[in-house]
Amino acid sequence: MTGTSVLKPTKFFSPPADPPQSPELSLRLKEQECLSLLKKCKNLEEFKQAHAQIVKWGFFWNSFCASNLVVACALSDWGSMDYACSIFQQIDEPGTFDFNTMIRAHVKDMNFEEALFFYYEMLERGIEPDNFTYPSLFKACAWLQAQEEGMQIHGHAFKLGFENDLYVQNSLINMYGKCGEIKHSCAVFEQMDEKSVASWSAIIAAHASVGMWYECLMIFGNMSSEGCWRPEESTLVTVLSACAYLGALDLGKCTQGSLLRNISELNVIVQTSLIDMYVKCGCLEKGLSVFRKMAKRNQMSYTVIISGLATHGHGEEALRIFLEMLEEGLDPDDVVYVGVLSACSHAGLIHEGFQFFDRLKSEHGIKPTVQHYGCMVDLMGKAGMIDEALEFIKSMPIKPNDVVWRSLLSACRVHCNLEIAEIAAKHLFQLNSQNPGDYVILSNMYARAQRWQEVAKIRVEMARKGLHQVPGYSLVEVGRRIHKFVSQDTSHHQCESVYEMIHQMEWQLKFEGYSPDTSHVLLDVDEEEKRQRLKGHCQKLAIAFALIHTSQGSPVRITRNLRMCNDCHTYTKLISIIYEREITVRDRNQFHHFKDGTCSCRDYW
DNA sequence: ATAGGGTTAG
Repeated sequence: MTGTSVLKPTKFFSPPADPPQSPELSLRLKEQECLSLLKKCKNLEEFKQAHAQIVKWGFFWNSFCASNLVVACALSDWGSMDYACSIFQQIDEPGTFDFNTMIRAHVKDMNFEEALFFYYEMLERGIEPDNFTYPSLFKACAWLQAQEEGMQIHGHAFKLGFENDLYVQNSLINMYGKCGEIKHSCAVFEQMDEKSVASWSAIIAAHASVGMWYECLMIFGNMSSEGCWRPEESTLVTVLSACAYLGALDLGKCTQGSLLRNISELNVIVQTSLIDMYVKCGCLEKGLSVFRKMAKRNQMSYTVIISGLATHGHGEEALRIFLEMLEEGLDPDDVVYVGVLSACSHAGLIHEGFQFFDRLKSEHGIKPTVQHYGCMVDLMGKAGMIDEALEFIKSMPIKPNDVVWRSLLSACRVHCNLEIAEIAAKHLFQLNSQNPGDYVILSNMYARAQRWQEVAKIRVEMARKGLHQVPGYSLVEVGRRIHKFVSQDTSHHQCESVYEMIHQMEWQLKFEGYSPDTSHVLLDVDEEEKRQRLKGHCQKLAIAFALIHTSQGSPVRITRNLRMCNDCHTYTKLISIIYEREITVRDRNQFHHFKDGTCSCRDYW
């Protein structure tokens, strides 16, 4: 046992000033001494001294010691890449390990091109990469979004037989995910014999980064059932954002439970994503209560709650919280201001909107982005100030994008201004944004004006460009499952009972004086056909399904991809009285809380 | 003998 004590320095141990030349110390021990000297370094100065000492000992020419000099200098917190490079260049015959170190260090330094350069240098010199070489390279390709290069290097790794290395596979999943090639990520993932937590995290994050939220939740479910580890914080955060996008409240709540069980203290990121999940799932109160309990908040926490309040139509409260943020001494950034302006826009606070638009420039030195201009156009557009909005766009110092023109176009739709709608649409089509919705709005406006020729022209144009109208759908969560309904749905396995329920609801609604508002059914068909069409709107089907499958009095929450039509709005208000239910509908832009026959949007939308 | 993967929020 005493023989090893030299390896483990005690507090009495200090390296001798001169190398112990005594023959009883083996080469190994001298190397170990160099290593322990390097490990003690806490800054570049100490390292330089150690370097000099090792050179003095004549050990620089030992490849193990030279390699470790590079490792210490390149990979430590205090390291200097330049200095490490200069040492590397002095190495007589750098080997695989040395190149791996340089590659890894450059990736750590976010110098991805350089990392790849070292790889090619390595190949040129005929030095064989090993399985340790590749994960860093794929990380570099991931950051650079260099998909083709990544695929090529993937080919190399494959040829060398590292295809089945767990670390190589995990970094490949990530690389393809970051490049948006989700199919390749899946292919790697599915071929794996053995998966680690990192593999699952990588595949979930990959789906999240391309917005495949539903798949995120599916994979997370598989992970829980296949694996026996505790879910990690970062994975749960990704899952929470998937829940937020899908409006999957029950699963979101389960995720919160999992967090509370497994993680002792929730940090700002977790809390912020919790708030976002609650707010986007329609539970503003719960989001607020998490927000109120936070010990520490940052710009992002404020942004989620402010834009959350905005989409729920609580503009004044959003502005109050923004003032709290200023009082707390947090510097508002451009994204918070997007929330603030959208709060003004949703609540119809025209005057305040202009004030804050001014303040963000003058008081906080923020250069308004196209998003801020978009909010202002929205603000004016919603209030019916269509001409002013157009003038505002014309006066913009930056080029208006499709979002700006699109908000003008939808304002024109609401306020029936075909003349300016044509201008907005012209710009949208010029921008070539490929959004079928733009064509649909304009064509619907022509239809309202009975200008069927123009309607047909637009439809032809859409077909020519290969654009298809996005089908509207509504999601509703029942029993922790998300059910999807499209308009006139016949695919849901319980659609028969749903249509029966619709029929029953219709009867009750008639007693309340409901008559279908067919004015927005923009098909050239007869009244009866129009009424039938309205009946089958996806939101109504989803509500019917929820009424069947949830208990009396429990709230109904619906998430939809498009905005709702006037008829669905009126219909849902009445249903909230008749069936005594609170119904929350999240559309593209905002929330509608239906309760006792009124809607939180006060019909301002 | 030294080393590698996933990392989350507006």
